[in-house]
This record gives sequence, structure tokens and C-alpha cells, in this order.
Amino acid sequence: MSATIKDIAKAAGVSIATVSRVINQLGGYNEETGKRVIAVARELGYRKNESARSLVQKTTKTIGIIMPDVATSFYGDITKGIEDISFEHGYSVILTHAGSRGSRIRESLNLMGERRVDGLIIVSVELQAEGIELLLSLGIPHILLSTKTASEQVPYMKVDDYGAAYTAVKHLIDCGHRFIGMAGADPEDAIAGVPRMEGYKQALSDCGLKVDSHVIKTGDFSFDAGKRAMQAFIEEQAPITAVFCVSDEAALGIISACYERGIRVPDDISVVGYDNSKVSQMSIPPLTTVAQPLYEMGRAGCLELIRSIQGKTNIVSKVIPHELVIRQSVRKIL
Amino acid sequence: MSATIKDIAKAAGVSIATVSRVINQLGGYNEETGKRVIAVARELGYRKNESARSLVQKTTKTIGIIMPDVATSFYGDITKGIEDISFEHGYSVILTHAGSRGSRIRESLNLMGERRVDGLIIVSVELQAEGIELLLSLGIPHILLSTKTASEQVPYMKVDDYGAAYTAVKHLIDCGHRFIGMAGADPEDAIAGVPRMEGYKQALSDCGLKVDSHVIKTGDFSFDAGKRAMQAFIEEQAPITAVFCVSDEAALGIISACYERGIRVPDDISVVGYDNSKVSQMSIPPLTTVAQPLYEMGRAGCLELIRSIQGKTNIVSKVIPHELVIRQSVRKIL
DNA sequence: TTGTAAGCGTTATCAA
DNA sequence: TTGATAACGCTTACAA
Repeated sequence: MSATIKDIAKAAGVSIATVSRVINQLGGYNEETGKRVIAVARELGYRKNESARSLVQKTTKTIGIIMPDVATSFYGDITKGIEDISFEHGYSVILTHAGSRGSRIRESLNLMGERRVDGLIIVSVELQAEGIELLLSLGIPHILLSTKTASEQVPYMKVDDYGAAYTAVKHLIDCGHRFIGMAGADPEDAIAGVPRMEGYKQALSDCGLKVDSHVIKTGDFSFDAGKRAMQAFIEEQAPITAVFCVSDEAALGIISACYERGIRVPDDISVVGYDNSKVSQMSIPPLTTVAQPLYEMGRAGCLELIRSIQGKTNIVSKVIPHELVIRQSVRKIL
Repeated sequence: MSATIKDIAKAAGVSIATVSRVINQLGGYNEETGKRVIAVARELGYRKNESARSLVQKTTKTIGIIMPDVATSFYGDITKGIEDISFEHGYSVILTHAGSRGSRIRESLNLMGERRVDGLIIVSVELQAEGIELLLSLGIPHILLSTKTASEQVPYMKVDDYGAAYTAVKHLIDCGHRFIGMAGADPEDAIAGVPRMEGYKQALSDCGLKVDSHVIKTGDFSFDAGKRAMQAFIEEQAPITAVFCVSDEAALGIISACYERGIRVPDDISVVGYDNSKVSQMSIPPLTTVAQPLYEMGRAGCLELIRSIQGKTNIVSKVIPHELVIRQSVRKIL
């Protein structure tokens, strides 16, 4: 089908070694020869076979990304960051979803192993002991983004969820709110669920407010979870004046439910989101939210990874600073 | 480093051929032998080398996706559809961005060629003559999603932009609107720009309304483009009662600008979006929008592609039906 | 049921 | 400056 260096060699009257040298610009060949080879290659429509190259060089120039199966803009931003850096460094990105609740994680990791990706980025999925073991057994440089594990051997880059939640809730308190609900809390999620709940609780109790579990609505990061939470608050006539959400989408769910009942944000109730994803700027009103620098995290994480691949250096875990972006979804009381 | 079939063969006291047979479950070997080989493989932590397999079988079991460099939920949905089907059929997805305005398209295509992807999906990017030629020269089965080309040789799957725009604007007219603006129109975009403008104009003139170019704001699909458009409308005191947007994000931009000025949607002005992306349900008010079945399009397109890869059949282009999703951003006038 | 050996398209070593 | 040739790890006739 497609021409190989053998074909070029024959047509140009040189050896395959020379063709290889020319194509890879390794030098050590006559300029004349070079030109001739290039010309023939072009004429034959030659295209390098990456599989062959990978086989002998033992490097595929690919980076694998494993992420949850949800398709929020959260992941779009991170992916873009990763792809940008990868591209700049000559790496391709191979993407796979981990399935709902990580159901496909095992297969995903095996797949990445068989494809011999040079590096592996795992976004937002919570790895269990089994997963960690498998990951380590791959012997592939890796980094977790926006998640972490119990193991010290797995480097990560993420914001401090506990601290970020604390900051967000503290802000609400500083604005005069005394009864603050929480939406989308997932007590089964040890990474992004529990710490945010703890941060929420701690902020409350540090300020002498009591924690009322009735006003903590469990769920996930989705719009629907937020909506359901607000509907519950309304039904129960919860005496809250503000709600802290685990994601921007959940926050939009809150706002949406309010809109349906004629409750005004922030006049009647204040809302704080989490992520500073694109939708947080697009919402009505624009969301006050905890900023996770997603695109930058994708870039930085990928860069670390590539460094580690090339220099065999170890990646050190890093907690990246969060920031509260004040927009208009929180009302100051008094 | 990692064990090969050779290592297994030696350790199990069989030939590499037998190991290969066992690993690929090709049958024709003693059950005993099979068990022994499996055991040894497991013990050695064997992992198949896809590059080697690809090299001899001349198929990489990968599908390439090329998409614009923006990270909207639009692409997340399509990507998820593609990845789901790919995964089900044993293909991996390799992702690359085409750069702004397709600046990286040439490199992207070459990359996909060198990686010998079995199939190629190009999403939303407008291919010029040069790009088409390159694509065809690759000799790789392909399909365009949500875009098309001048060439009949490049199959696509997309909605009828002209018709969809017509439907949307007609709906506005049916609701009693007589002065309708348009936001995000891109006259340089022959695929998603011009046809939507034409559909808009045609609907207007078919209903005896005149087309006023002052009220067509150019831009792109972004939130900011929508916002700028609305700001211009306000500044110019354009006498419009509704605006048709080229994307949901642009529509949110319109709503956002209105919110800032205290203009109510849909009471003071009606808005129609395009895409039925996730944000359209999350907006306040929920957007009436043209539905492009993104996730399904990803699935269907990928399925067609895989069929074409496996059966060598030709993909026939398909215009998929659009639908107007009525929500709450349009007001009926009388 | 099993083994031998010839590729697949490259890179890379060693001679010439 | 060039060319033979041996890998790389696998699949796949063909033989045994």
C-alpha cells in the first residue's frame, strides 16, 4: 500500500540506512543524496510508520488520558491544556473514559499499558487499591490531576479541596450568612466529596455556627443534583440563606430550581459554585465560585509528566492554590 | 524491561508461536499448555505490545479525532459518543486539535497518517481544498461530523444548517416577532456561518419581513460574541424583539448582556439558541434551541466509520434531522 | 498439537 | 559518506 523506506531506497538507488538518515535529518550524508531521497519520498507519497518506529525505539510518543465518562466543560478545559502541551512537545494524546464510577478503569489502564503510552494522566477518578497497584505495575510515568490517592507513590496535582471549601463557606459567613446549606456532597467520594464537606463543616463550627446535617444534600457534581437539592430545600422549607455547591453545574441547578419557583438569586438566596468552569461566567447571575485553574492544570501537569518521561525525574505532588472568584451570586446581608 | 512472548516461551518451555496462539485464544493447542502459558504470562506480568501487533497486522485499532481547539461542551458530547462506540468495538481514540481556524490541520492530518489510524473523524472544521487533498491522500476511511466539504468524496454527517436556522427563525415569526436580530453570524464560515444566515434571511423574506443587515451581528460561536452582539443592539437601540443565535453559548452571551442592563428574557426580548448543548438546559431561562443530537451524532458517525473500516463499504453522507426544542426563552407576542 | 522461520517497517551498529 | 545487517515483539504460513 503505502511506500516504505525500502521502496524509496530502491527508487533512489541508495540503502535503507541512508534513507532513514535523510528522513530523520541525522546528517552524515551527501547533500545531493539527501535531495534525491527527499524528492523520491515525496513522489512516492511516503509517510513514516509510527508503529515501526515505536517498536524499535521503545517509545510511542503518546500520552494517555483517563477521565470520568462525563462530558462537562471541566474536562474540556483540562484536556485542551494537556493536548496543547503534548502537541508542542511532539506527543499525541490518547483518550479513554474510565466509565461511570470508574467501572472501566481496569480496562483503561490495561489498554494504556498495551499501547505503551510514554506517560499517563488520570483526571478526577478515584483510584482504589487495586487500581493503584495496576497503575504502578505498568511502570509508566504518571500523574493524577484533580484527584489523589492514599499511596505516596502516585504523584498528583490538585487544589486543596478542604481548604477551598472552607474558603468558600467562610466567604458566605463573612457576608453575613448564618444558615448555609450544601449541595452535591458525596460522602463516598474520598477525594472531592468528603474533604469539601469537612471544609464546609469546619468553617461553620470555627465561626460558632452549628452544623445541621439536614441541610447537607448529597448527590454528585451534576446540574440535576443541584436542582434536586434545591427542590428538597424548598420542600422542607429549610431556613437557609445561602448554599455552597460542589460544582458550578450543581450551582446552576440550584439557580434553575430557584428560577422555577420565583426565588431570586442572590436576593433571596446566595449561591457559591466550585470550579470556575466556563458556565460560571455564563450563568445568571454570574457565579461566585472557587477557581480551579483547569486549563493551566492540564498544561502544568502534562509538562511535569513530559519532564519526568524525558529526564526520568520523579514528579512531586503539588497542591495548587485555589482562589475565590467573586461574581454576583452572593448577597451581603446587612 | 517488560516481558515478551519470547520470555514466556522460554519459561514455559514452548515456542513463541504457541504462546501467541494461547494469548490470542486462537485455539489449536492443548488445554494443559494453555494453562501453563497463561500462568507464566501472568507471573511475568506480560503485556502485549500493540506497536508490534500493529506493525504486522497493518491495523492500529485506533480512531483519530480532529476537532477545533475550543473546549465547549459541544465537543465533549460528541467526543463521548465517539469514545463510547470506539471502546465497545475495541478501538482507542487519539485526539488532536486543529488549532484556531484550522491552523494545525495539516500537521494533525499528517500525524494521523503516520500513526496509521484505522479511521478518522473530523469534527466541525472547515476543510479547504488543500486539506481535502491531504485527507484523501492518506487513504484512511473517514467521516466529517457537523461539517462538510465541497468535495463529494468526503462523506459527512450533519444537520441541515440552512433548514435548522430557517425553522428557528420561523418559530420566532410564528410567535409574533417581526424584528429579529441575528448574533454570531460568520460570513467567512461556509459551513455553519453562511447557511445559517441564509436560512435566517429566507425565513424572514418568506414571511414578508425585510432583512436588515444592521441587525445581523457577526462573530463566532462564543459567549463573548453573543455578549458583544447584544451590547451593540442595545447601543444602537435596535428595534428588535428577538434574536437568533448561532450557538447556545452565544445565546447565553445575549442573556448575560441583557441581565447586566436589566433587560428581561423573554419578557423584553426573546432568544433562540443552537446546539441543544448542556448549557441550554442550565440557562436562566432555559433556552429554546435547535437540537443537534451531538452525543448520538458521535456514536452514529463512529459506528458508520467502523463499519466502513471493517467492511470496506463506503459511507454515504447523511443529513440528520434537527428539531426545535421549545423551552422558555421565547415569548409569544399576542 | 506444536515448532520453525519469514516477515512487518523502522532504527542503529559496525564495517567499508 | 554509505551499506549490510541485526534487532524490536509480534503474527502467520508451513512443516513436523
